[in-house]
Order: sequence, then C-alpha cells, then structure tokens
Amino acid sequence: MTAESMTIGVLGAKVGVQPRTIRFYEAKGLMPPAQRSQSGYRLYSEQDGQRLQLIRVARSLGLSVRDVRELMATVQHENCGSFQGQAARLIVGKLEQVEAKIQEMTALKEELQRAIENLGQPAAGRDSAVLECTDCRCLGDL
Amino acid sequence: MTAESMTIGVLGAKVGVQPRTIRFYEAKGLMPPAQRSQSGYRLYSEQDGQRLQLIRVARSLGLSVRDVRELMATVQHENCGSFQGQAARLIVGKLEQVEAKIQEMTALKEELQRAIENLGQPAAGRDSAVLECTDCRCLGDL
DNA sequence: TCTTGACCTTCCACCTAGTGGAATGTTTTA
DNA sequence: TAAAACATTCCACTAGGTGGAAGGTCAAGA
Repeated sequence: MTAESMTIGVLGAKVGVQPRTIRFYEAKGLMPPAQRSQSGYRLYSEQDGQRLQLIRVARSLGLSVRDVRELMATVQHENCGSFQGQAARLIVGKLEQVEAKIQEMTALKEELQRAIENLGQPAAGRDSAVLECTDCRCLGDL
Repeated sequence: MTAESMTIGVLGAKVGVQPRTIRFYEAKGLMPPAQRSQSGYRLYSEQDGQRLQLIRVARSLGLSVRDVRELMATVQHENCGSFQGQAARLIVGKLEQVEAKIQEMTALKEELQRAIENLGQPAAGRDSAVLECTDCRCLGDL
C-alpha cells in the first residue's frame, strides 16, 4: 500500500459510506474494480474518493443505482458538455418523478385523514367504506 | 365446488387481484389457508371476497403487508371496538409517515431544482457542488 | 513468538410486495 | 379425445443495500 492509497475502511470513514456499500457499488458497476494489494485487499486513491462522493451526491438526489451507473459510464467516455446533458436529463426526469410522488402522497394523506374521521362513525355518516365491511359497521364479523 | 364457492381466478376477477397475489397474501398470512377441492384447487366464499377487498383497501391506504396481517389477526380475535382502535392506531401512524415523507420529498424537489440551475454554471456561481467535482467544473476529469 | 483484536475477503440469506416463468396437474369445451 | 384454459408448486428476480458466517491478514502487546 503506497502512501496515497487507502483501504476500504479508511475510504469509507472518509466519505461516510460503509465498506459493504462500497463493495456493493463495485459489484453494481458504479465504482470500477479496485486496485488490490498483494494479499487481496482493495486499495483506493483520492480520485476514487471523489468518485464515491459523487455517487453519494447523485444517490442523495434520488437517482437510482442504475441511473448513477449510466452517469458514471458517461463520465468516463464523453466530454464535459455531454456529461452535463446526461446529468440534466436524469435530474429533470427525477424531478418529474418526485413531483408526481408528492401529488400521490398528498392524495393519500387526504385519504388517510378521511379514513380516520370515518372510523367509529356509523355507516350512514361515512363518506366512504374505508376499513369496514360495506354492509355492517363491525369488522369482527368478517 | 358448491354453488357459492369459487376458484382463485373467479375471486381474483371479482375483486381485481391477480391469483398470484391472492396466493401471496395467503403465504404471508393476510388471507387464511383456503379451502381446497378434491383436486387441490383453492375454493373461496363471499366472505373471503370481503376479506380480500378489505385487504386491498388497507393496502391502498399505504399500510404494509405486515400492518395488514396484524389488522386481520385482530379482526379475528377481538371485538369491534378493539379492532377500530387497532385500525386507528395503524392509520394515524401511517398518516404521520406520509406527512414526513411529503416533507422529505419536498426538500428533495427543491434540491433537484437547485441542481438543475447549477448544472452548466461555472463553479463560482454555484450555490453548492452538486454533480460536479468541487475543484473543477468538468466531471470528465474524474 | 504467539496471540489477540481489528480489519479484510467471499458467499449466502434476508428485507418489500409482489411478478415472471417452468414444469406439471385438472377442468372444460369443441 | 385433444386442446385450451385453468389450477398447482417451486425457483428466481426486482432495489438498495444489510446481517452474518467462515476464513485470511495485519499491527501491537506480553
């Protein structure tokens, strides 16, 4: 292990990622296969650390492991402008997904609020049959 | 198969659930082990249909399979009031989770919007280093 | 030198909520 | 009688890791 290379535990502590997760990223193709010491230990450079950090940022933005793998592949094969186009495309796509998800969750929230109001209400007073049989007010019969 | 019993396919078509999924619910303990015909086919009653529908409603409210299993177990062992207490507890818990998730997604949305604005901006003009190296504007170097 | 503890390796299993497919058995219909 | 349309079970796969087992390696202390 040369002066500027580190083991997986050191890298993990530095970037805040568990060694297992780093191996997982390697298995999934987000990190390239690491250099190995004579005894088979993975060895990492500062560049590897930057790459790992980039992966974390992308993941924290909600990009999937598959998205991040694509992104990282682009990093290695295309020029800067092209990469930014790729990143923008992925992030805009993600933003749309997140907005849709927020809509969906908001609708679910309202549904849950209605469900809470309806619980314990006699069937006639309910807006909808929520967690009870449509015919009776008592689930114990089911 | 008596007049009022149906096979898994008929039940599935009626409630709008795939046969596979019904078997899955049985394996997970949401549905009780079905009656069987002489040849081993599962047979269901109208009551089973109501139970399956109830499961679907609970799932559509975002309750997990585990939550629903608990709920259904309560249905069989407790009286109506107790069941409603259990349901209320589960639904209120879910509502809190959903509200937290909406908060989280909203924060992520803002993060993504910032990321889109920052892409293509020179490092100096950026609010934060988002998908690029902190030192340079070009990821192609990584 | 030996041993202990902390670290590393690989492999397999588990989580959610189902879905896909294979191989095989049954019922219904032409 | 044969084929279509059902049914059965079992195994594998999805995403993003995590938990644990069994074993190899490294540095430090007695």
